[in-house]
Amino acid sequence: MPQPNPEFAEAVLDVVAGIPEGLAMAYGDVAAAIGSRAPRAVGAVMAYYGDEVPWWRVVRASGHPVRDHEQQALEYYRAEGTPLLWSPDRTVFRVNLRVARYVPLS
DNA sequence: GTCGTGACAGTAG
DNA sequence: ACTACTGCCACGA
Repeated sequence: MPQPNPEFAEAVLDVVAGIPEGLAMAYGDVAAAIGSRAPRAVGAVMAYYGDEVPWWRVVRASGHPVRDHEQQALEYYRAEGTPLLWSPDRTVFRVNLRVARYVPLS
């Protein structure tokens, strides 16, 4: 993984660090919060620095948690009481962004 | 400058 | 619910 531009990365990490317990933002939300339209670049930052911030509070626009980290994310969600939506057979879940979406104040 | 890649997003079928 | 396709933009090569 390439090291992202530190300035862009710091802006991303600041936003993510400000997401309260039990809430979440989409990658696109984080990008918009720093005046960018590059959700994929946000993902690149998270892939590199994700272990330094509450990465499980950043999900896809659909509410699906981070790829390949669903189990670990689920434990955080249960601990924080994050509202989840489950498939009828209870095999897959996503964060209920309609309720849990965090909008940082300008 | 071009090109490929990506913890993405939106639309269409 | 799914796949496919397009748009997007930051980065490194």
